[in-house]
Amino acid sequence: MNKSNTNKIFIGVSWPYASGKIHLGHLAGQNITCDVFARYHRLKGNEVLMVSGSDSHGTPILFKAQELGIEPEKLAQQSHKEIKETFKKLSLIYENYTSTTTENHKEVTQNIFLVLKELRYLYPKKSKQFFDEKVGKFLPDRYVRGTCPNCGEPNARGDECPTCGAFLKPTDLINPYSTLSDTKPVLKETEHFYLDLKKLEKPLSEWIDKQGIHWRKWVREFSKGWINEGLEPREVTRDMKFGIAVPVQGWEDKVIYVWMEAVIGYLSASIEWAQKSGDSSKWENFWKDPDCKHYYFIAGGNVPFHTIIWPGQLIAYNEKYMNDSLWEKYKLPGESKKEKLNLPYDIPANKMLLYKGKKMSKSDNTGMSADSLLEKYSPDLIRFFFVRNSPENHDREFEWSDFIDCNNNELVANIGNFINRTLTFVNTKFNNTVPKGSLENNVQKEIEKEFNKIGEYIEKCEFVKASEELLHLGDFANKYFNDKAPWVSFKENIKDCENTIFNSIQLVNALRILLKPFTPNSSEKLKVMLNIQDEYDQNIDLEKNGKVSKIQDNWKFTQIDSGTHLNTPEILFEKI
RNA sequence: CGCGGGGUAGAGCAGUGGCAGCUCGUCAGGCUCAUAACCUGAAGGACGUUGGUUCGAAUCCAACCCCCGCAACCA
Repeated sequence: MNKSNTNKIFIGVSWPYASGKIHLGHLAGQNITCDVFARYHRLKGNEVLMVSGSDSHGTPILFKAQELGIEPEKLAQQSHKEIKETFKKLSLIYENYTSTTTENHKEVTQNIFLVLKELRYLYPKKSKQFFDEKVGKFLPDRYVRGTCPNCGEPNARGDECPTCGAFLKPTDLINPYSTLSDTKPVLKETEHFYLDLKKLEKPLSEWIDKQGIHWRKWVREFSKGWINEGLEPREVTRDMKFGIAVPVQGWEDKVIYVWMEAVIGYLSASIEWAQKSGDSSKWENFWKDPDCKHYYFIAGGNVPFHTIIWPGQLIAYNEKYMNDSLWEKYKLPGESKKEKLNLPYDIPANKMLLYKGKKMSKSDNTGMSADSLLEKYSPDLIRFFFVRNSPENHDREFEWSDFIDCNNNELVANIGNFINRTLTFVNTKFNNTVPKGSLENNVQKEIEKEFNKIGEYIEKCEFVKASEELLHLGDFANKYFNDKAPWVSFKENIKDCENTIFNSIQLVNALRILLKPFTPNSSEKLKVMLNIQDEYDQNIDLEKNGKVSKIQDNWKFTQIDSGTHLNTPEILFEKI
């Protein structure tokens, strides 16, 4: 393939919190569609860098670890390992899946912190915050409760009243108490760094106006709404030791707040990937080439971090490249080009997956972990289901009947059945050898149409529609088979029958290729059944060797020759 | 309170001015190569409510009702 046709795609996937297992919300939110997107682009012959990792710092891990009586580092490490295993079982391939505990991440985070500080986007300010004397900790807003001054609700949270919806500060509460010890917290003075979002308001607003055109409507409107309400400076440090230390003298006892730190992981994981690959500057190909599009796969709740805070950090940091002394003083690992970092291109965020009308959370319903689903069902079914039912624009209820219907009516009855009836026919009537024939015009047209449509939908991050098109091709194929009635022509007009089966085989092969991003394991099985040799696939390469050795466009239809001897057909999708 | 999103067939959703659509389910008939599948057809809708603009509104405007998010670390 001609190099000039190759596009670069950077994919950042929301970092799962290392305090427990992956649950269905993660799958519905971002972890399946990102892989479909990445696999498609690799297949298409584009250079892909998809990174993510476990968000291994923060108060909830600390508290959960205390509860379990283990060190927070240990809990994070354990969770990280579990998460990685779950992702592997789901056939998710990342160019780099790491964690926020690496030295590299610390270095990059502190580098960004210091540059933003020098550029005066970060400044220190003193304030009084609630402190739980019994536990010996400053309290995050939501760990302080008390009576709402607005409506009198006795258990209002320090950030928001659940009854009247008023936004609160912990100090607004009447009779505040700490949820950690049920004691009355005291106000204590502390000093923190703040990110001056106010200064970033204008450039962010302009950026969203320009860039947000192709975002999902709700993502764009939500982000604009945030900005229109006015951005306030935000605290970026915390009074604790678990995390990345603030790299400033006298601040050794404080760490950088995870919301600022975790998003930096997208950059640090790319840098780590470059180092692992043996060319420590390679990340710049993705971060400094203005033609490289950056996609962030996240779930609803994280939108502001990815449309405001992370781009804000990048806009601010990019001033480094216009300042010679900062450029000399604060180089990122492997950094060689004095060029700006890319901002997000698209943020295809998903809404929430609800279970019994409620948001899924890590604390309840362990039965809804991804692992529990994987024990019973194939990764391909799980992948297909969460693409078909991706909550792209609305919250969505998880229903078991939908899950079963998706398998039995769509994968099995539509696509699986067509493949099975065709392969069985070849096996029983033609000694498992592809008969003579030529590709019919309408079949070819339909196949090409679907390659285009599905490709376009995936590129636009419209995964529900893309998967719907797969079913359309399945419908077409089943109808074709039925209309041609090869079981009749087998007795009356063998030439006709051969041609029909030849064309059906081509449809099976088209489906196999089109299914690759969605159900890669089934496509592999089909590849064996169809006895296809020497087909190059970046995805497989990456999965087996961790590296891509060759780039070529494989998102296209290829014909299977007459006379090809097939392997014994097997059921591809099992009914449940 | 405010901001944002949403309210379209039994379910899930598409549809931004021109006879109301898709996937699944339901019912009837057909077919039989196939995982009792597949094909054809049908039923099923005051497009949240009320008013307005227009030759014409699910679509534009106004008011209202209901559901879901919303300052963190929760996908």
